[in-house]
Amino acid sequence: MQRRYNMMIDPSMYPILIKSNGEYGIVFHAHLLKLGLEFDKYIGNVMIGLYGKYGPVEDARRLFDEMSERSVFDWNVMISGYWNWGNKEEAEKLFDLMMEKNVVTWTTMVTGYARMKDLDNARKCFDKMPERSVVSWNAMLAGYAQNGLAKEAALLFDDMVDSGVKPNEKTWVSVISACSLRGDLALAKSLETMINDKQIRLNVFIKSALLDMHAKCGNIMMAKKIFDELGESNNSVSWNAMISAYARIGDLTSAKELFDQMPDKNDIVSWNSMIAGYAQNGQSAAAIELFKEMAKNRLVTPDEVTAISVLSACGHLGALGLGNDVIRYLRESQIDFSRSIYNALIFMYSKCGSMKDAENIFYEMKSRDVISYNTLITGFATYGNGKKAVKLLWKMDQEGVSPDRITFIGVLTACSHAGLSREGRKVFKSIQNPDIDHYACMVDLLGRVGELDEAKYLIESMPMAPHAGVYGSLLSASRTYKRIDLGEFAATKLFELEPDNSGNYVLLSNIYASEGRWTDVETIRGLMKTHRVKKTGAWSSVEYKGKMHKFIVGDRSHERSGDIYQILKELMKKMQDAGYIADKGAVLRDVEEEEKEEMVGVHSEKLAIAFALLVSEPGGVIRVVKNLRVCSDCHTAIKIISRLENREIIVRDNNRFHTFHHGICSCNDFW
DNA sequence: ATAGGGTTAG
Repeated sequence: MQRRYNMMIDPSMYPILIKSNGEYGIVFHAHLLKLGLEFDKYIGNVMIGLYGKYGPVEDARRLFDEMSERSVFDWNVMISGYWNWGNKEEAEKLFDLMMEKNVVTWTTMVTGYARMKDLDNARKCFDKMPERSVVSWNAMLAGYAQNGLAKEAALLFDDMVDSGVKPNEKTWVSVISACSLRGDLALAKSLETMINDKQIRLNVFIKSALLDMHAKCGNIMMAKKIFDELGESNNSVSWNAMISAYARIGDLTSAKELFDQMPDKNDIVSWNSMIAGYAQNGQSAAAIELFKEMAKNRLVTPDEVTAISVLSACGHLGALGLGNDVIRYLRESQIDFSRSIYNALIFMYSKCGSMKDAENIFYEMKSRDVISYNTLITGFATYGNGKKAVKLLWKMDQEGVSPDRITFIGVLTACSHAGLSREGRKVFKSIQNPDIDHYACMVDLLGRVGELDEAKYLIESMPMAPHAGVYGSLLSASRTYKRIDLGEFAATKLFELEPDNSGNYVLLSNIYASEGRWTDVETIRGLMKTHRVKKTGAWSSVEYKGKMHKFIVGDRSHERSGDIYQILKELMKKMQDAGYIADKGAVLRDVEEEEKEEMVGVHSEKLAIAFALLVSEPGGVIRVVKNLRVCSDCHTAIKIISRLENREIIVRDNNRFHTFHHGICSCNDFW
């Protein structure tokens, strides 16, 4: 490569050549030194720019310091170089030292602060500027737009128009993207009218921004129209915008179709859009599959966004093994673990019931934000560790992190699951403006500790209309404490608020059943029939060899089904010898008449556990995820299994973790 | 001939 620079080139061409061959800058630099051209005022500037862009920025600084005289161009390119590497201190130092600043200097500072998400200083700088060019306005506008400050961007745009500066194409791109952030259809329409009236020339940047705006404002047809019109002109950004448009509305089939049609798959954003699309639409397994394909292809390197989506998917699945594989791969890919990634790790470990790991990550972090706290607190809440959740709330205060509404929901839920009534009440009292969800948590807490009348009183004193969650907690508590009166009260409200939620009918029916009121059980069953309420399909899943194995009640579709039922049969025999009597009532109540025989003892939880016993390492922890509540019969059964097999079994249901060990369960729910 | 501003993913 060096040879190609040995030909005679007019020195005036050097800056252009250096720029177009950035990666060969150092070779070039050596060559220029040999020619003694280093101190040419243009070339020197370009070389500083080159090192400022590709690094090491210290080399840029050395050149800058060695210059006999420095023009404003040199100062500007040096400051810009520091901002490229996020070195705010040095950029500010040089800026303060500079004698003759120009509009470019000021604009560089505005952009620099904005890139570091320091919009306050960016704006301060912008306001202090002695003069502003259209580029300065664009820099400030882009800063707001890129940091999600739609309102500020809109206000600034008004100021810009008022001060008589004519917006150019780049201005419009930022204004459109700010509008997309708000997802306001009316605003989008007026903006489009404005652009049409002014007869703005629409380049691919503006068209992509418009595409995204329409998609985010709910007009996917319009977005697709722009995409189709762009045709061959579509670049990876417009492809990605269209893919995420489909992903956003949950149309993953169309998203994947587009993704597969993309000419190049070397843009990490495309992969991230698809992976996040799956992850956010409850298709965690598909998200992980695509991530694996990405890792295999090696066309792109994962980044922070990839990591967050995939770790979140592993968490939702309860796939600890996969999660650890992902972490290993991320480390191999040498991406640095940002705070967001650490937060995602806390989430993943918490959701997998590995609270020790979640805690370790939490304390490993250099600094924690409210998300870190909320994630760990919510983990402890699901796990039923009320004391640790409350301790974290205190720690937040010491660390100067302010709790938000999610924090309090977490701490209250933790107190509720742990039966910490006194602490819970104290926390509830300390909330400045408790919202509806905080009331729901408090009703849940009172219900769990058996203070059902107080719970009802709290509902009646709420300053807002209670939602389904509030009555749902009361209904659950009514089942636990066999309070038919309150159960009926709560269920009546729930049948109005969410007539399609089968869980409410089942709960009320179970309350009647627990008291032997079979006629009422039949009435509820009839109610479900006339209202055409479909029971939510319950499933349990367990991870094995990087895949989730999912079971439904009476499932015989698994390839190891024969073995699973054999294990189950032996297990049931051992359990009966140990004194276990299947709660046929509980089982039969949940299934249709003709399926009764088939179903007894083969709820999804039991199938998942039997499979795990079949394939897992002896003595290892068994982790099961269930999409609904663990049924009372299975709860009893799993306790016995944990004792007989001497295995720790962790079940995450839609409410909380149950850790079964030596025949006892961590949850203190009364069945 | 050299310095500052644009669209997509969490």
